[in-house]
Amino acid sequence: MSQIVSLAKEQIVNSITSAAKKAFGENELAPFSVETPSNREHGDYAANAALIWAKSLKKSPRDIAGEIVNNINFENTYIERCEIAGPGFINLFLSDKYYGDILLDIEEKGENYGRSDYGKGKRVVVEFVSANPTGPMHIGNARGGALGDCLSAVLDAAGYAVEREFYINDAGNQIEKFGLSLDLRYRELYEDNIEMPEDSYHGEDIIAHAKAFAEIHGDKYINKPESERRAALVDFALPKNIEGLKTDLKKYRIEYDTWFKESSLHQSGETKKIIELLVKSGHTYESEGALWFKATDFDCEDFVLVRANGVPTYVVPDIAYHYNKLEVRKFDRAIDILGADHHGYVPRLKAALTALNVDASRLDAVLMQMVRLVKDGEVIKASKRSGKAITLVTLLDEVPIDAARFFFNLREPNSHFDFDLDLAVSESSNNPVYYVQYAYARICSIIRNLESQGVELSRPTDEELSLLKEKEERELILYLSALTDEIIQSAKTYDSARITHYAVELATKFHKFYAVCRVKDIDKPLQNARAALCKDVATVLKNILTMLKITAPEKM
RNA sequence: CCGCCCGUGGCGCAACUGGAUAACGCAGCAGAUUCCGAUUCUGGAGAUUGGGGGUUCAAAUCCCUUCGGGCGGGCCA
Repeated sequence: MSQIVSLAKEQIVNSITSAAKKAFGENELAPFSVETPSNREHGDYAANAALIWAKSLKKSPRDIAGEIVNNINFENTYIERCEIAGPGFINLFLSDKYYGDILLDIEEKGENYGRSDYGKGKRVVVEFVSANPTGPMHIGNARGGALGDCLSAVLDAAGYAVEREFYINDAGNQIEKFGLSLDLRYRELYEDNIEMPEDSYHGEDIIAHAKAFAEIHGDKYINKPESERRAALVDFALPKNIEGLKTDLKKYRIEYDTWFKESSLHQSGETKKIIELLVKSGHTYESEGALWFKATDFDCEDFVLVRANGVPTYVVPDIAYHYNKLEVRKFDRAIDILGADHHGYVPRLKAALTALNVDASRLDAVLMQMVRLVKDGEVIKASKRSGKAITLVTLLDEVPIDAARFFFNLREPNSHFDFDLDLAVSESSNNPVYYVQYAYARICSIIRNLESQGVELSRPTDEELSLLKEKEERELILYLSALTDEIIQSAKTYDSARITHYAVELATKFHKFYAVCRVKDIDKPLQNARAALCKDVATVLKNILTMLKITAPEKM
């Protein structure tokens, strides 16, 4: 929380608590909350202490509130006065100095305003996108990318040591399938009557890889053993695909600290070790030749670890991977951004980790629902040109990256989302990104205008700041003060949509302020204070846009 | 059959995680302004928060139940 805000709330809590002690003695009283009421008539902050204590003190809330107010002392605090309202709330009104100090605080902290040490430097790894390297990324990956990247930024701002990670599934069944598909496409170039099985990859990219491979090696692999040929094709195509994922994501402004390969878990023997550890834990059994994990010990359905043919199922490397994150690399917490279709698998992972003596609550999964693309009011399922599902790259051809990143962070992950393509490209105030960027550009322009008029803007004094008394001004300042807490809430709930909502709301409050309060051609002291307010709004808007990795244009 | 998630004005959505009269934006109605940046503002209308029970000072929020939608429950990933 911003120091000023937390200081004021602390003062409120202390005043009320000591008043209560005076009135009711040294009883142990339950903690209460200080919140900003939805209706501004109810003061700057409201405390629900009297309501909470009604039961233990055996008095009516309003009587308790009355006695608290009689014994309360506001000396040397930001609190100016208080009143009792409704069922027993204590509404508190803060001094001019409080509002002024908030603005000075923002000016002082600048690009660091909004940051806090809430996370205490705990190490968090956020894994997101993790698309199969066997083909291009789809729309779901676009949402996961924007959500994961922004959530990482939010956690960072809330004081966590964050690392972004991409898990590359470069082993297992889908790689087999990838090899098979490449192989058939390659042979197709030299042989007749090649049929692609139903469950192989049919994409254009596979054909392109096969052709590129043939241009280098010609037909010299045709007569080699199938396994050797497939391996050569995979070794050729997979690094290219991974490189492609990197460049596409970079275009989307996402850069990872770590690209973690599944194959490294097999090479290091960690996958094997996990099976041994699970067997040792006593939570496994054999049935029909397969090795099962007895997840019913952990309130979850049993599942197979190693098939009867000796090949581990996909869960094993996944368990090993999460074990690696939490126990080998010792992250305090691991966060996975997953499609909602994976929800059934999270409890299994947690059950296995518990069996391995890892505190499973250190793993959190953020599940995100499907995205639909909407154009002209209709859902579009495939690209008109190719007829295939729309990829991340084609989406970014259609809409600005700013819009894509903002839009995907507009709804909480766990809700279905229709992405309105028309709105995303539109340059009107209906488009939230545009609206927010416009507010920022407008402030920059106001400041430029003032400067070109020869107005000298200085650090405002307390007297100047106390002139900001209009309802719109007060509301705007109070909203600015809420940023730090908003970021912390967002980090707590893994919901980055709070941040975009905050940005839109701030832009709205700024426009409302600006409609009522002139900044140009007014008295010097008031002008200086209002200009400072404008600048602080710009600072906050910019800090948010930077977190979202969205441009903050000074002119539009 | 079992499990998870979601149901909020016509539409899109919010509600500080249990707080005061359920906020905001489109669309629609009435008006003002057309002046620092493309406008913006004011007023009114529209909601039994899917339905029904319960918990308590207080429920959109928690519990039970029911209806509707999405997704899972493979020796697929």
